[in-house]
Amino acid sequence: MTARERGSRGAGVPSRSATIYDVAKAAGVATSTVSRALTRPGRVSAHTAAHIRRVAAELGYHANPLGPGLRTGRTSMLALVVSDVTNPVYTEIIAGAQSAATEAGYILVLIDAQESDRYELGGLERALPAVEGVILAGTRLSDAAIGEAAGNRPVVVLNRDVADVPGILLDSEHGMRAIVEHLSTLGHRTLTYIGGPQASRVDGARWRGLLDAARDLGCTARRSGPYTPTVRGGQQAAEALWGALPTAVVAYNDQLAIGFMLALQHRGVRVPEHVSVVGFDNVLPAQIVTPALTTVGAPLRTQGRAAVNAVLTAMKNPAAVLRRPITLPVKLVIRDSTGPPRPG
Amino acid sequence: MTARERGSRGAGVPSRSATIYDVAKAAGVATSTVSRALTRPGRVSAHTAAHIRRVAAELGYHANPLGPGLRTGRTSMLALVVSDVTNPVYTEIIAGAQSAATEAGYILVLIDAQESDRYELGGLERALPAVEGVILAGTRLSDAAIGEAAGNRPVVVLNRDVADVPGILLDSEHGMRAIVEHLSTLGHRTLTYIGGPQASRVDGARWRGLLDAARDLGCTARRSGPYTPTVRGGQQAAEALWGALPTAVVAYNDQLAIGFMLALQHRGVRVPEHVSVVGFDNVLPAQIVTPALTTVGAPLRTQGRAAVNAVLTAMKNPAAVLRRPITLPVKLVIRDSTGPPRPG
DNA sequence: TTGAAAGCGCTAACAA
DNA sequence: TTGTTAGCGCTTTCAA
Repeated sequence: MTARERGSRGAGVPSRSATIYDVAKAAGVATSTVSRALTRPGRVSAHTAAHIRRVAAELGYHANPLGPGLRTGRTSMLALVVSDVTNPVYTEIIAGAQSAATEAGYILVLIDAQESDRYELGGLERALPAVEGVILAGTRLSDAAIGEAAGNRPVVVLNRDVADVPGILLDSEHGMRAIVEHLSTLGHRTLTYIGGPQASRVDGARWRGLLDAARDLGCTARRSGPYTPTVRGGQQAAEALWGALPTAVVAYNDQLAIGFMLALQHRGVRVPEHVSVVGFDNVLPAQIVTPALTTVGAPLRTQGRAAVNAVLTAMKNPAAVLRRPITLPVKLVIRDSTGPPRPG
Repeated sequence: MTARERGSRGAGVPSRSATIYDVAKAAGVATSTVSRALTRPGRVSAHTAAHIRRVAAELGYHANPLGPGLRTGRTSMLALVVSDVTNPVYTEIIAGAQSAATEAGYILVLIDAQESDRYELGGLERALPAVEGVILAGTRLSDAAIGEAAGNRPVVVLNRDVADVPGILLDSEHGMRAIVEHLSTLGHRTLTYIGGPQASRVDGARWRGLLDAARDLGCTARRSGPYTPTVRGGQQAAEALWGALPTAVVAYNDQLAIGFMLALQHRGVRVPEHVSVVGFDNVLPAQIVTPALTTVGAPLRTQGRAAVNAVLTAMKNPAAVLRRPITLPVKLVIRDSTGPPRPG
């Protein structure tokens, strides 16, 4: 039995949606005509096209993206790799990517690395043949591995600068500079950085930005860490620094800052009277913690959208892949966790 | 040129991963033998199988899930529908579902409804032909629409009871009862419920649970709302109730409770001294807000995992689809936002 | 403007 | 144990 002839399915096979054959049969035309009517309306007579559309709607027909996918590589699917779905930063990026993908008629395949290289690589390898492009938002992959994937499919990487792979960065440098200026204006002279994950490029960029700005403004910067970038990690940082608390602390991200602040308060240290604390990212918890956290706001949704648009562009025109990474601006959000250092 | 003959691809076509033909050619066997060696090792001589595996590894071959998908409906993909990726509740469910799916060799397609029926239905329709099963975690679809989808593919729905569709519920009823018992023991006699989204079944279940428990324990329950289940919505609730604040408030979820609490504190009302506040879900922000929020902890990751396992089961054996929904237990987490009412 | 037919990567049925 | 072949849903030639 060929597909063209089949009326219904065999026993064990789950019932399927209407196929293009069903529509063609019901409309009394060839499948190619249905295909044309639905994808290139100009190439079919207005009358036939209207008829086919009506029949298709009646049957609840939706083109199976896997069909053309096999033939042309067009599956209408994009892979989005994050290192932890639970992290509000990725959550915002996912939201932005989702809406851009939906608008462009694409479906998002989510790969959560669960902070494990093995999971990340495994997931990516399995998804790769099925997707038209890949967005690496938060990856632990080596530059070599990324380059390899990029040879296979259009790839866009977030917050990391890999040779020949289009990147979308946040202006961590300016963010850090704004933080240092703010703290320096308040009167702080020594800053301690609470570092994020060891292997993270973002952490490197932020620390370097802090260091440079501190130098330019005549401040001293110290570094503590690495810590896992969670509330728990921030609490550990507080324990580590307990002996000699600085007057101002800048954390790799909001979660670390919040954990640090909470641990301090738990021990009777007041923020910002005794210690000023600054985060990075401006996720929701930064607004609801007491005192509200001074932090750097990143256009995370925009970044997600930009990533999707960049892969889509690269897919359409592989030659026009952007060589220079796009850098998105960030903005200091001053709240209540920073203030002048205690005199004396 | 057939696939069997091709050496390299045409110009415009993006380079692809190695296909089964490449492996077969390189190994000097038929494609079916490659397929067998990789999927049913028992059916191929040990020697040939080892050879094929070696060649496949060399070429970096990974089976394209779309191929068999076309033929057998096996695409190794599951669809996960959420109403808002940004909501920490869904974030946890996604994380649980992701890990279970990965373990089972499945890839997750994420559909973010962005709180819009149109987006949800559109996304689902486009994804449906490509996936083997569907998990509806947070849906605005009508029972009829869900039933229709379920006729097409195995579907599991979370936190909602749809006839003939396997469901995974949280024990909202017991959660609410635990809350009312807690508040009643503290001495509260009148409780105000801050309601979530109008159409939400979960909201209905929680309100009913509260009502029943209140009746049993001799308390009076009032309802305010609906509100959008966000921090902002909680602030609006505080404005609405400002004239006549109750001694105890139970919110549909943590976000509402937090917004409510923040707005109260902003106006000089103290929690829990003046008003006790209780949330639901126990998401991260509930721990970091001051005072830390008393709430009901739900096994969200477990729920995500259970959902994946349920679709997988339904896929394997369509006849054994569970008719009775699974109900997962919840647990009251007492923190600092609840206390005895002010005497007088 | 429409139809016929080939073929995308893969597996299952059948043959050897 | 292995090879041959048909066909999944769809689009894209090529022909009419």
